[in-house]
Amino acid sequence: MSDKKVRVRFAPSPTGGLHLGGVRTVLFNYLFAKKHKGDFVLRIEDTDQNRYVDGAEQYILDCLKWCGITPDESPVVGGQYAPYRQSERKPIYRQYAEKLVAEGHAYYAFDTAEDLDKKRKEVPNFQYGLATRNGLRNSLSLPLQETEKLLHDGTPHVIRIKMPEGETVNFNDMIRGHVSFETNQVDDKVLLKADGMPTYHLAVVVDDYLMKITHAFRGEEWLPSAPVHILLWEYLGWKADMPEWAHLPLILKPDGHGKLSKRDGARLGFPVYAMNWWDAKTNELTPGFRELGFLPEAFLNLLAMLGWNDGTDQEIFSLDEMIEKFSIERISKAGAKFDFEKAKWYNAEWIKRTDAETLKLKVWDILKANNVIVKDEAYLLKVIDTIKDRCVLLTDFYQQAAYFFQQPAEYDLNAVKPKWTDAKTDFFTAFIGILSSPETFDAAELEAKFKALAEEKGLKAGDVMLPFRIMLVGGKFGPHVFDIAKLLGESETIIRIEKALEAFTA
RNA sequence: GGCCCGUUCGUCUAGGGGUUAGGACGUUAGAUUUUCAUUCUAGAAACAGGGGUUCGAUUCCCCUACGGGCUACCA
Repeated sequence: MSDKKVRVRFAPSPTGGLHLGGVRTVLFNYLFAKKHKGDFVLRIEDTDQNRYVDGAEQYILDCLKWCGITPDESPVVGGQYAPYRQSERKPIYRQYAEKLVAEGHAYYAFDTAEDLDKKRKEVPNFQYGLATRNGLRNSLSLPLQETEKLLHDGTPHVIRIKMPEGETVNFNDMIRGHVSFETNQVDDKVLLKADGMPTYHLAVVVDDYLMKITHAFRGEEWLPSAPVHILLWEYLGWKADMPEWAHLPLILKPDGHGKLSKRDGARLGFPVYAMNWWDAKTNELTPGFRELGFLPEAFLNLLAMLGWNDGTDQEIFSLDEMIEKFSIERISKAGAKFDFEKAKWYNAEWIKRTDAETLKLKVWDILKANNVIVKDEAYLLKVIDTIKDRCVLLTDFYQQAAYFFQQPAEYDLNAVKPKWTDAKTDFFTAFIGILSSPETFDAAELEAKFKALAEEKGLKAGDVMLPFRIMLVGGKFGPHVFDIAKLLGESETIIRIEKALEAFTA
């Protein structure tokens, strides 16, 4: 690697929520930058005014924040290469496109979108390029005077790159190694649109150059247009500063074919976006990992493992650990099918490994959202510690924790009522006596007393254990029942037994 | 169709000229937990096919097949 300071960018276009693959691209960019003590730049590629969606940029910012990834330069924090929104850089691009025209590497094209649509329908496999450009309306095919007149009259036009004839574009991809393309196979891409905005092809090259980007990570879907970009770097005279390319493997649908899309999430029942995305136009909510109950640490971890590993059996990595161990050589070439089951496993692991103090606020929010009021923080911490190993998603904390804060709204009566006897009522009445005694017992002692009492009353402990749980919890779930009783406290336990007894014997 | 990229258990992957091809998720069976989950133990499960090269290929090369991407004045 050269001695230049590493600078990478994540360049999303603000057209909606951020997709899994997008976040993974951010992550790999960020890991690489931080690994090499470089800069991570966020650049907004909003050159398509038709696809621009309000709120999408803020969403991207929020998403990075949730993930704990802080850009060194961005539209909001600025930086020495500002502005970082391509729409605000519009005046920059034209001169480069004109320079390319002047030097014979690009040309003006006057064909309308309708003309070309028609052409594509008529001619199978139509491409605007070497074989066809002479028969179309552009500064290559038209007489000079006519081109000048059209330009002078302000006729709408685009600028297209003129792909050279019979050349091979070679380059080295950090992930794929040597890749080459025949220029005859690549069409004359539009560089500057009729509205004066650059297309991605021009903008990415100009901005990467101006922003001194040293390594360019992007999805594999960009590989076919790489020769256009490489030629542009060359034609603009910047070849020596061209970043190294890394085309990341795609994240694929779990079942069928193709890359993962928003639709797959809805179809298969798992999120595809990082966070909830609400589309104001369609009034449609696309669910996100965050709201479903994923920890950002788990989310990043599972994304990283989709296409990267450190060469050992380790699967759980913190962000810092990933920065330390990251290397491009260990990114796989093939696309990875997304597996939601494994994704959940990562989250469960992260919940287990995260201490109650760190989980506190998030659990608090989830309980609050479900109208469970937490008054005692120390108590909440104890509750979290006793239940976190049984939670896969943060949202599971609601079911697992609610009964610690409020009496069961209803009981699983089918599990107790059919087998209820007066002896059981008698047992629990006596057990209330034990709980009421001035002496207090820990969970194990309480269990011993409970069992001894059962025997004394001629009952099997198992016959009263489940009813006891249902009295406290409402259903057949939760941690050890005596731990629950201890956490609830003697008086609350007594209240719940009495209340439940009424329901069971009614 | 054309061009480009890819191919190890169902999935994510490790490995690499000679291995009992390893791990994880999921799955199956069992143990623990007088709930459920956790946890633990064990099991089933893979080198796409065909040619080379080689004493020996899953590993290197070629072809085929299959999968994926691109083929917009979208990114």
